[in-house]
Amino acid sequence: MLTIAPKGTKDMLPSEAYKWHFIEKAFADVCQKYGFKEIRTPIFEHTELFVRGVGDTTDIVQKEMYTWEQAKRSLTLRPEGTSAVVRAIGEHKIYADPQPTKLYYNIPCFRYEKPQSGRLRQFHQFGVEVFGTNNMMADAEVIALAYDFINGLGIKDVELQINSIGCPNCREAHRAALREFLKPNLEEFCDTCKDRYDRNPLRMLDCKSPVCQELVKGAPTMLDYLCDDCKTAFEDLKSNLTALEIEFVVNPGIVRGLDYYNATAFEFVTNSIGAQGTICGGGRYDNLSESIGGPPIPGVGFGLGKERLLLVLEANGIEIPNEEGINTLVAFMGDKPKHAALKLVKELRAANINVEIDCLARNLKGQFKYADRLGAKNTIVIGENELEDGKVTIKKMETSEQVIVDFKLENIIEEIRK
RNA sequence: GUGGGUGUAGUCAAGUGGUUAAGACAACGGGUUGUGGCUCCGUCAUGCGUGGGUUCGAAUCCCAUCACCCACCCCA
Repeated sequence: MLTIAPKGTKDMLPSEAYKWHFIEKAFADVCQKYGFKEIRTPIFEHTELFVRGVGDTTDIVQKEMYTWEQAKRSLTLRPEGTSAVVRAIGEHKIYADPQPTKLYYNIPCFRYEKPQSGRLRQFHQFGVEVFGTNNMMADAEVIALAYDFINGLGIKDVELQINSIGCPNCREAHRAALREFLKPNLEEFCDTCKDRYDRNPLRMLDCKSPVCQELVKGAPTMLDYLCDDCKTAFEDLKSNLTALEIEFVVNPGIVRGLDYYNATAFEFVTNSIGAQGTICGGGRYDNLSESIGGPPIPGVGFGLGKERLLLVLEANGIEIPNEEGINTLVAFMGDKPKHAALKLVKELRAANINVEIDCLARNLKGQFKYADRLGAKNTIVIGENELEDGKVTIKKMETSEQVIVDFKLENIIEEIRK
């Protein structure tokens, strides 16, 4: 038990680490191109931040948070990124900087859920947020950034789906109309949908049960109930995306599960990685800051799951280049050569060359085999003979060609850099 | 929380009640003391997720338990 990591967590081993480095760099690069700066907030926050931000009726708050009491405070490991960022920009009055404020982050999040493919209890996400405007240009930029990032990695089978979930006013009107429509046939729906009827009837629209799908046909969609402002905004967003040549489909079934969202909702979805196909999800949250007691600050952003992204990359057969390996192994025979080898290794490393030495002190054959396994381009041999002659033997591993050069650092460096 | 699947070495596995638990890859050692990728030899589970039980005998049957995977719900 103690020898196994807790359920829903994963060790990131060296054989995977280079992939994470790669996507992290790619994401940071795209963000920089779009003018986003990184923000890092604490891994835990006051519980109340999430209760009021994410919403006290959501599954996340009701049953998925890691919460504990300490010194009469209730603290919670962040289950998502946006609330804390909103808290931070209010706290530090960043809204006084030139607007908009464009931020990105790369964080672990924690939710107590039953793990499955593409879902862990500690998971990792990228996110971006744009604050200080409710202009749909910001929404378009946020979507464009995600689109660029995903496409830039070579992913083909991901679809952008967008929707508008309106403002609190038009959403209420739609809910009422929806319940009105569904009520006559309520008994025929599946059990989950019966639950959804009260909690969130919108969810009934994308139930997977064929029976429900049939019953739901012709139901009033949110888009039919948007108020004039919301309707204009949604049209504005679509025209912006079109201008950016970003392909999208309107999916009225997209409903954000966090209470703070309004207006724009979008997801990047794939069906190549199992049931949890949303690799990126986001939207607008103009009332979040106020609902946590901060100043009014409109915002829009997304979260992008890194584990899911890596699953998609694998499903798409996209190979992530491994990081630069070892250039040279310095092999030695005997005690005096060992010390000479250690010193040479140190000097080569100081010259910024990736060098290894065999700490198992195997025989020469073993050291060559080790060099081979490491993928070293060169093996340098230092034995008693070389020390006496003031030379070293350098073998090019690919061609098996061997040269003997004077035991001088610059000669050696010149040879192994060839 | 509810379902389904799977647990034999670092990895992939054979084995379905009877003597010392195949095999492959990896790892490590070596093939007469200085050269890798090929080849050859050797080492590597008193142990079959864990605990009980049935039996003369259990990796194999029964019960319990744990872990992992997948799906529902929900979300990244």
